[in-house]
Amino acid sequence: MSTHTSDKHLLYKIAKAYYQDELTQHDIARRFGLSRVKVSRLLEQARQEGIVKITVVPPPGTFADLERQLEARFGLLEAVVVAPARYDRANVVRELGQAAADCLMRCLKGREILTMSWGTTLRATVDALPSRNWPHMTVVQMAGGLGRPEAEVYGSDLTRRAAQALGARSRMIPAPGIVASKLARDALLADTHIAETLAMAARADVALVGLGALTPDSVVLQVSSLLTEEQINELKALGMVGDIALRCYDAYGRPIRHEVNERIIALELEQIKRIPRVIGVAGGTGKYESIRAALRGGLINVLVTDDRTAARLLSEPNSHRTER
Amino acid sequence: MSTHTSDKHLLYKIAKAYYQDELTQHDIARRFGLSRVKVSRLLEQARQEGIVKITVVPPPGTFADLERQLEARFGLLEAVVVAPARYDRANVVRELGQAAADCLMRCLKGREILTMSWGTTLRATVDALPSRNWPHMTVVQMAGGLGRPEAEVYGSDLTRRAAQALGARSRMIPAPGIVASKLARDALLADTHIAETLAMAARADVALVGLGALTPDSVVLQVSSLLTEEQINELKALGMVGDIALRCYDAYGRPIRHEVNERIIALELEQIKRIPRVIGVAGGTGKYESIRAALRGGLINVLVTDDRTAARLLSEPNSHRTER
DNA sequence: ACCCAAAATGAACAAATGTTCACCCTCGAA
DNA sequence: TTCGAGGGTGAACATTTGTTCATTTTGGGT
Repeated sequence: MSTHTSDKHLLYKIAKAYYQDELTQHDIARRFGLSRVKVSRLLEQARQEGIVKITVVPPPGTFADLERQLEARFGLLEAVVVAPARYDRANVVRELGQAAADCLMRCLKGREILTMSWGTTLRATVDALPSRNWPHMTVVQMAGGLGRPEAEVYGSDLTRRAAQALGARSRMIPAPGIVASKLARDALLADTHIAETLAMAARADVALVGLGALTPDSVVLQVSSLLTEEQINELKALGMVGDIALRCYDAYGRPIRHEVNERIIALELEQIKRIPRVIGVAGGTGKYESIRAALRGGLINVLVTDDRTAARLLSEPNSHRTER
Repeated sequence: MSTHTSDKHLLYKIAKAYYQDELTQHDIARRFGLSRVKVSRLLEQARQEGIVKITVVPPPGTFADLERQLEARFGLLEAVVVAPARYDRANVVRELGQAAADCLMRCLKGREILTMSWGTTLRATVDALPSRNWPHMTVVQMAGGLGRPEAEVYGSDLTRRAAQALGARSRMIPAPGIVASKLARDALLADTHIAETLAMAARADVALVGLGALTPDSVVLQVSSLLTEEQINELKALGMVGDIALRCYDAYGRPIRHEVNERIIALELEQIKRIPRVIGVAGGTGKYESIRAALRGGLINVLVTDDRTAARLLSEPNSHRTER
């Protein structure tokens, strides 16, 4: 087993020829009178024995390693961590939006179906979208809106603007996200256009979602006209820590069974999970529990967040392995 | 053209995934939502930009870089440089022999034709050969011998012993290397066995040769019984600096045209040149000119020598590029 | 000498990687 | 707006690399 000097010597010569001179293994074999397979094995050995060292230099001012740890820990396709200049909500949201837009654009080619929910973070994302001309792309709304006043943030508007920026077709849900009764919901779902839109969202290639949390400014909590104080407390009692597109989940990212679900017009969590790429964008104070839950439950497979939240997620001693 | 930070960031992530996590480019593409081709190109870029650094660590106590320079400068398939413990002729020769044997064994598989000349250095090489059992190999003598007295070094003996060590068949030339007249030479060449042996040597896969020089102990010079003082002076006047298998060459490795060639029984330089792998072994004081010439003329394509001679060969400002 | 277990080998196959080329953006000028 | 140059893109192809497995070789024990 102990390797003689002259062995190392040969390993060195071959490694040098391969990695520096960029000869092919075939050429090296010919020159040194070895078989190509043997050269392959010797190179393998050279790497093993540390004769060949490959270093990847981390670019400064970046959180690539944090990202890698998140990816590994939560089984993500990708994690993107940004370092906001300041940690006030407005700035964090803006920077998250920029990063999410970059990340999204990188994986779009111009022919896929993108479905998205809405919220302040996604608004920032849409604001950061560059302009494209992708007539073969479709942007589909994932959840009903929340009425007039906040239409710019909580309705079809984001979907429309995203589609416009990308030069894509759009598909909106002309209905509220939460209605008064199951009956009303069923009536709306009977509408061909709405049903088809949801069906299309369900087979999207990419989803872009914000992760709601139980902060005072939470969307879900604010819809007091349709959700009573009592119902909100029931949801909390059932372990709710956050929502994606109005669908509430518990600390393990499991859907919460509650009557309110029957009054919601949006993709279900299970449907979202089935989308190949679900980009979750969330960060700043108060989002931690919700993000952790979404990661645990495998509700998203790409996460865009800030460095503090990222560090906090990794400080957890041992989180459940995701199921994705 | 100027590379933005976030570009480098992506390069880093991908390089890390490829070189550290050993994911395939295909997997990386899938994860990051890129095409495989793009990943390939990004990795290329990462190497270019120095984000990926590949170092090959030189094993200590070795002359790998000297070897590489020799290879590059003289267009060799391989150079082997040894550092003799002491520089007395006996020791240099012993160490050269060891190295040559290693180098030879490395490129033999057991089914080829090996042709060899003779001399003190080759004797050391044969002494260092390990024992094998290669019935499909043939060892062929390349040049006639030099008579009784020094038979052990200057005749068929080396070929026989090499074949024996390797368990190979052997093919000897039962004739002197230099005869008295062209007539005598022609008569010997008419012998079927001798002719066939030379023909076989000519199509050998590997040749093992010593490089003769004009040192006082030179073989060629010592054959005074057949070479007159005058003839030797003629050869020198024609520029002779050394010989391979009794075939003399000038400072550029070109064969010397002289009557003595017609009285020699050995492969010609042109024939030797055509052998795919010609391992030249020589080193120590006095061999420099001869080695340089053989290299210049492309007479050999593998060189085994000592570190001092190697350094001297490289100190030459600008030698002719070899023709091989 | 002979035999055997363990390691090494390379041919054939499978996978991964690199390259080419036709096409499609994007952007800037008319 | 149209046009065209220049750069980027990925499908298809070519090359390179890795792996498996039947066979050979080696080294050590009789």
